[in-house]
Amino acid sequence: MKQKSITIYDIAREANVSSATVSRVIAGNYPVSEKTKKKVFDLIEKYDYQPNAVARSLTKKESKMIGVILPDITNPFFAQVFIEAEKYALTKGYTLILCNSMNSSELESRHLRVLSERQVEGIIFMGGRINKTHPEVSEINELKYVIEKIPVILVNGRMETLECPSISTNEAKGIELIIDHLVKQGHTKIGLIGGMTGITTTDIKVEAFRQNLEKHKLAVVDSWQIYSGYDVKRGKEAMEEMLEVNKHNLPTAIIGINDLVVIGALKLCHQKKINNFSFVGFDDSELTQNSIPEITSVSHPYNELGEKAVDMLIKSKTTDSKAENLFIDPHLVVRESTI
Amino acid sequence: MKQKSITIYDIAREANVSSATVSRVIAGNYPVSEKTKKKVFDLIEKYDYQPNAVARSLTKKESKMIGVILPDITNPFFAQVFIEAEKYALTKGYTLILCNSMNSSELESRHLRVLSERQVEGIIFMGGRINKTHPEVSEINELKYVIEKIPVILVNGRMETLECPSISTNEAKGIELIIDHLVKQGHTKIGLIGGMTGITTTDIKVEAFRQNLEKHKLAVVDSWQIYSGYDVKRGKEAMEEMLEVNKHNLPTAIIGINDLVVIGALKLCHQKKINNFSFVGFDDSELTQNSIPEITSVSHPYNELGEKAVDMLIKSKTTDSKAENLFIDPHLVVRESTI
DNA sequence: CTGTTAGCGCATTCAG
DNA sequence: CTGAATGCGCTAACAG
Repeated sequence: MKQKSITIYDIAREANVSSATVSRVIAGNYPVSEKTKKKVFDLIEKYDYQPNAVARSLTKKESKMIGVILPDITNPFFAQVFIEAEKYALTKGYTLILCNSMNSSELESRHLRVLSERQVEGIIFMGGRINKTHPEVSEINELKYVIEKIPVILVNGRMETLECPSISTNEAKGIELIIDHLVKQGHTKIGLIGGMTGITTTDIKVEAFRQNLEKHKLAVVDSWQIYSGYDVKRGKEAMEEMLEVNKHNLPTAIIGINDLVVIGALKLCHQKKINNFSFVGFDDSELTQNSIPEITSVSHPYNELGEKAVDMLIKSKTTDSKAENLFIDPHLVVRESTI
Repeated sequence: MKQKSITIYDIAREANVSSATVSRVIAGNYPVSEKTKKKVFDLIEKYDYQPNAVARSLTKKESKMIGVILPDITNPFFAQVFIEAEKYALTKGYTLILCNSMNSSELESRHLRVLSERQVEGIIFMGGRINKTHPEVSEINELKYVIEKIPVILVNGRMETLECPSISTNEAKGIELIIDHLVKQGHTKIGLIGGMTGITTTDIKVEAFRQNLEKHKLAVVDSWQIYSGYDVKRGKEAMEEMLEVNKHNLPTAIIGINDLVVIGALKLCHQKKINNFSFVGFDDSELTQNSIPEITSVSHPYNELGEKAVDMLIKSKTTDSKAENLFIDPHLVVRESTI
């Protein structure tokens, strides 16, 4: 904004038409004679006129912006979803504002407020409070309140008592794919490491883990399921505990709550010169291809997650249907770690 | 925007004051009597009034938004810089729009245009055309044109004949740190793999590589410097070539143009059961800590990169100084791969 | 200290 | 097909 930018009036004056006419030829939604249309377009080109999106937002009461709140864009899962969302949004003329909440509830609140003030037409929410099995009442209420003014869609998360559309990876299905695969490979003793109870994604996976073992009539050994966390260090610790506690009766295959946890387990095994476990991760991040061995992992439907999230937000402007909760099946990518 | 939101007028009416007064108490930049101030604040709270940022942008002619164009937010380098930029921007009341260009010049152009129409107050540009040693003339001109209207700052990139502020990691210094370290470890035969000639970051590193070898009076063996690319696969290929071409005279330490390339080289060595090389990466991404062995790497000054980028943009609104080109020294993080 | 007025740049009635 | 007029929500003079 170093120069005073040229406006619709400037080009209207020079074309000897009214600003309304110029507006019409730009929008192209009302009949305008070919002659004036050409005159206007020529001027637009001559001055490289660019419409002021802010002014347009104000009059039309639609900002064409969508806010995305997520814990940390450094995490490849979120980054992937974001990219897919952006790709689709672009085709619809929408622009995305990215807000990293760094797992801080306060920051989430702040971003919620800022996005609301900026008149975004919708908010894509990932991680944080929507992955707590028991979120604070205030966290729920705040979202409830926001939803009354702005459409929100939760990705891979859910909140009880909150009527809000969501789109999620069917994580239980992911666990099923893993266990079916492992059983097919001949495994009968399967463990699960990582995650934290009280976090929806973990709770869902643990539950599915047990159910699917039973489906195959396999032993459900409590000490083969170890909570710890979500990063490499936690994975290492969980693996350490696994080896320690089950010294005399170890599983042969181990599922990590995510890829990072598997990386950690792998590191520990490397240190201890152990390499007789089969490992499976979750998220199918780049890590799986960069590690040695490459890791079998469950891949999220990134494209659908991002695209539908945007789509549902846009649609919710017109349609005023009930909150829909979509689930999309992931798929398994088999690699060296289970061969 | 499901409800008609309440405006400054609504609260003005109920407080029996003018809209101007309400505006004043909100902005807090003009004296207002305590009594009316309280009355207004109470009403604001009562209705949870939120100022409309779009309207404010229009009148004040400042959007308080900054655009960020980068190739791919999935890349941890860009993600880190973004997070730091956002963190700082938040404290200054700025919001960031993220645009992934996916290494497409067309997308870059499109984003440039969209950001301009949205009246962003500045653009942070990373990767893509600004890392080409010889960018297309049209690519230069387009940026030149944008700069006339909107402040742009390049991060870790540069464009000849383009007077544009920039902030960069001193990559030559990074290479120096690496070589000093390797020499101290007793290495005298050092190689460099990955990257592509014609990309500034690579060219800078290669040049520094040679200079620093000479500084230590070490042999500069052409076949020890192998171009290939920037990902794991390219790293693997480069390492393969290294082993093949230099069968009878291999270096003992190998520098990767980035971490990914080292990962690739490491994988190849693992396959061939070779483990007598020292490796050093560049970027200090998470990968370095997740691999086996953990990789010594050069860490970018992420915090400064992000923060100063935003700062320079904000400042350029007032100050109209010459384009400044800042360089910040990185530091070396020593890990298992060079011990 | 406070109210009135006039835009910011654009889109949309409402009349021709 | 086109122009004049109005308003989106807010801020910034300009008067009191």
